[in-house]
Amino acid sequence: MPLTREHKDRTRAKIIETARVLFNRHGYNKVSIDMIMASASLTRGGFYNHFKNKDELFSEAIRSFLHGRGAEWRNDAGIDLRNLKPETARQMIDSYLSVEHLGDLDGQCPMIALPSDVARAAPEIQQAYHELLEAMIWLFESSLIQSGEKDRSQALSLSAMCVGAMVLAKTLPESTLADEIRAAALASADQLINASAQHQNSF
Amino acid sequence: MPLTREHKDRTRAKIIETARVLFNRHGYNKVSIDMIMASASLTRGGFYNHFKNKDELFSEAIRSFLHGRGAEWRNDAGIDLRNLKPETARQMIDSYLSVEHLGDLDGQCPMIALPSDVARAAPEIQQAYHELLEAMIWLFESSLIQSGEKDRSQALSLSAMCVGAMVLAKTLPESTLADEIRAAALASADQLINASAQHQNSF
DNA sequence: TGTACATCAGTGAACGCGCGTTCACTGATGTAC
DNA sequence: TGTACATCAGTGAACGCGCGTTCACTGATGTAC
Repeated sequence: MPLTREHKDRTRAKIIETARVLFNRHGYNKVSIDMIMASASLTRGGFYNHFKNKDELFSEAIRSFLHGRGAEWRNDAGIDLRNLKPETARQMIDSYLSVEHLGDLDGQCPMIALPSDVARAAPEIQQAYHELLEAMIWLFESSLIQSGEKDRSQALSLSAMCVGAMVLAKTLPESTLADEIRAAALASADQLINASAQHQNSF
Repeated sequence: MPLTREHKDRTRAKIIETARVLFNRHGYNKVSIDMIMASASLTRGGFYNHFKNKDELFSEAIRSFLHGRGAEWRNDAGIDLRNLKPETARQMIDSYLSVEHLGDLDGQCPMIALPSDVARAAPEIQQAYHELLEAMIWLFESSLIQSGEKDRSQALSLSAMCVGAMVLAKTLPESTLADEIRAAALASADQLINASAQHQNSF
C-alpha cells in the first residue's frame, strides 16, 4: 500500500463534512462537485475515488449529521442518550427550537435544511433522512415513555411540530414572523407534554 | 390591437397553472422553461412575452394557489371564509392532514411541496410564500378567536404542525411512517384546540 | 540498510448535455380609412 | 363594406455557461528484496 487507509478515510470524511455544510447552506442542486472538492482543498477528478456519484455523497452527508454535528449539538444541550427521562425531551425541544438553531445555516439539522430536496431524491437518500427522523422520534418516545399510552403518537407530532416550525421559519429570513412561529411551537410543545403528564396523573 | 387583452391573459394564466403543477411535482430546479411551455402547448421563446424571468413565474405560481387550486380545495372541505367559527379550523386541519392531500402531488399546497426551494429563493418568492402562510394563520386565528387569549400563538403552532407533518410525510413516500405522522399530527392538533376550548370554559 | 517497483489518491483537461435567456422573424387579427 | 396596414403573441435557432462524469496521467509513498 502506497498510502495508508487512514489517509483515504480522512479525505473522505473531509469531503462529507464539507458537503454537509454546503448542502445545508445552498441546497443540493446549487452545490456542484467542483465547489465541494475545492472547499475541501481538492480537485474535481478525485471525487470518484471516494463516491459512486453525487447522490451517494448526499446520502452520506445526511447520515453523517447524527454522529457528527448532531452529537456536538446534543452535548451542548446536555442531552445524555444513556439516561433518557421526560426532561430530555424538553432539552431536545428547547435546543431544536432555539434562536441559535434558527440562525445556524451551516450546523442546522438537515431535516430542516433539505426536506424538498429529499422528497424528490433517490430512495437511498430518503432512507438516510428516514433514519435521522427515526432517531428524533426515538428520543422523544423513549424520554416520554413514563407519561402514558399515547407516547408514540406524541413523539411523532412533536417531531412534526419541531421540524415544521423551523422549516417555515427558514423560508422567512427577514421576517419577525419567523421568530414568532419558533416561540409559538415551543409553547405548544410544552403544552402537549404537560397535557400528557396530567393524563398520566389522572390514572 | 391585433389580439385581445383577454387572449394574452388566458395564455399567461395557463402558463402559471401549468408551472404550479410541475413545480409541485418536480421542484423548482428540475423544471425547465422548455418543459413548462411545452406542457402549456407553447414554445420556449414566447415565455418572455409574459414573464421577466423564471423567478417571476415561480412567485406567480405560488401566489396563484390561494385563489386557484386552494379555493377549490376550500370548497371541497366546506370551508366558508365569510363565516369563520371554531369548526372551520377543524375542517381546515382535517382537510390539510387528509390521506387525499398526502397523495396529491399536483394539487398539494406549495408550502408543503417547495419549502427548501423557497428558503433559498429571491425575496420576491419568499414574499409569495409568506402571503400563503399568513392566509393559513389568519384562517386559524380568525376561526379560533372565541377560544381565549392565546389564539395567535395557537394559530402559529397549528400551522407549523400541519405543514411540518406533511413535509416530513412527503419525504417518506414508501413508508408507513408517513401516514403515522399524518394521523398523529391530526390527533395532536385536535388536542391543542380542545385544551384551548377548555381554557376558555374555565373563565 | 538501500534501492527498484507497484500502487493508487489526486490532477486537470475534455465530453456531452441541458439550461435560462436573446433575437430576428412570422403570421393571425383588430383597426383606420 | 372592403382593403391595406400596424401590432405583437408566438416561433425556433442560437448563445454562453455550468454541470456531472470520464479518463489518461502523475508522483508521493509503502513494500519487497
